[in-house]
Amino acid sequence: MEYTKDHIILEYKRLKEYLGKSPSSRKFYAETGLSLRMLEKLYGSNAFSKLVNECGDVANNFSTDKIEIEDILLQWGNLTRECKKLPAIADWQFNNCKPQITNIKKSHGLRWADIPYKFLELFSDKNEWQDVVAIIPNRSPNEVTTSKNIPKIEGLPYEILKFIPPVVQDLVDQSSDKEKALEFEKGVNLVFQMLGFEVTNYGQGTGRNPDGIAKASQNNYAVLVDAKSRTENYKIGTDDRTFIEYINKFYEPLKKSGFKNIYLLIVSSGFDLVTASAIKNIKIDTQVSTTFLTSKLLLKLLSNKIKNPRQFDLKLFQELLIEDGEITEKRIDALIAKQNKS
DNA sequence: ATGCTGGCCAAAGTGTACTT
DNA sequence: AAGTACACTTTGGCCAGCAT
Repeated sequence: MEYTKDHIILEYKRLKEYLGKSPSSRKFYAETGLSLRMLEKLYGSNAFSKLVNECGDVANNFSTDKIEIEDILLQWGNLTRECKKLPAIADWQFNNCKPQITNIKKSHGLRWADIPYKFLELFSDKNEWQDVVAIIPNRSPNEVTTSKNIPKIEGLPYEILKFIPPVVQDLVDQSSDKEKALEFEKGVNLVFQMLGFEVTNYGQGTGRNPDGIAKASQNNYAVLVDAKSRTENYKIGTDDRTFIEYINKFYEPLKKSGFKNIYLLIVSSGFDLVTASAIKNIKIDTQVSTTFLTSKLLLKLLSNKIKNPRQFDLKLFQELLIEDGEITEKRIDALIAKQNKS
């Protein structure tokens, strides 16, 4: 059906009267059954705005161009100069500065509290802005730390947390959630890589294998690593058979390529009192020691490795693996102390 | 070819939860 | 109470993709 401009203008005015105010375009299309394409035939681009203007109203205008960060900072600088102190959000609003704070966050990823420091980044060397620069206080160390949003892990203080890389920050979480088994395996392998091991990934989809093999070629030992994500503490149960299978499969090839010692390490969120018989079975069948390590303590080790990369010694790490059973926090702390002393 | 839908963009504005 | 951060909704313009 063909419409004329007159017909459309009539529809617009009718709807406006009915609503008691100028309709939005969406409302207009919905109420009149007219379509944008139809309007475009008569008006071309920006059809609805042109229609609104023709009817004597002022068309809404949404600026489509993103406001550059420099523009925002210049407005902020002028505002600060005027206020003679750091402006509040309300000052920004009151002075009609643009865009709104929420949109600065959205389009530039900048929080209100961070704007002064972005300003410093770009304008601190400009003579004409020195009065504003003087108003901006130094960043308090507290603020810097809270803005980084480091997830909290129970039992690990901030001093340790801050050295843990974001890719493995969720490791403890993953270790206690069976749904995240795959991420956990990958994370554990990644941590061993960061500790300085040469890691081969196996894990899910590669048949009967441990999740990874961490090799310390320099020190002639290799660790078969198995990551178990469990909500409850991990129980070895009848898994000893599977572990023996793993070991038998990899023992000879590893020996042949020069690894004198081979260990089995199980990483999980926590452990039930480890059943001695299972460990004994593994030992009898394979001569390999089995140790258990929580994801939390693994991260603690990693944190220290990243903090003092040169002190970390894979030879000292080997000492943890010799004795069967769960590796306690005490022993980890002792290892860290020993490393940092040397 | 034409029409329709849903989604994206950059913005304004509103409401709410949190901190100081 | 004031200040702050952020999620959510609505707005016009625009476009890709699908159906007719």
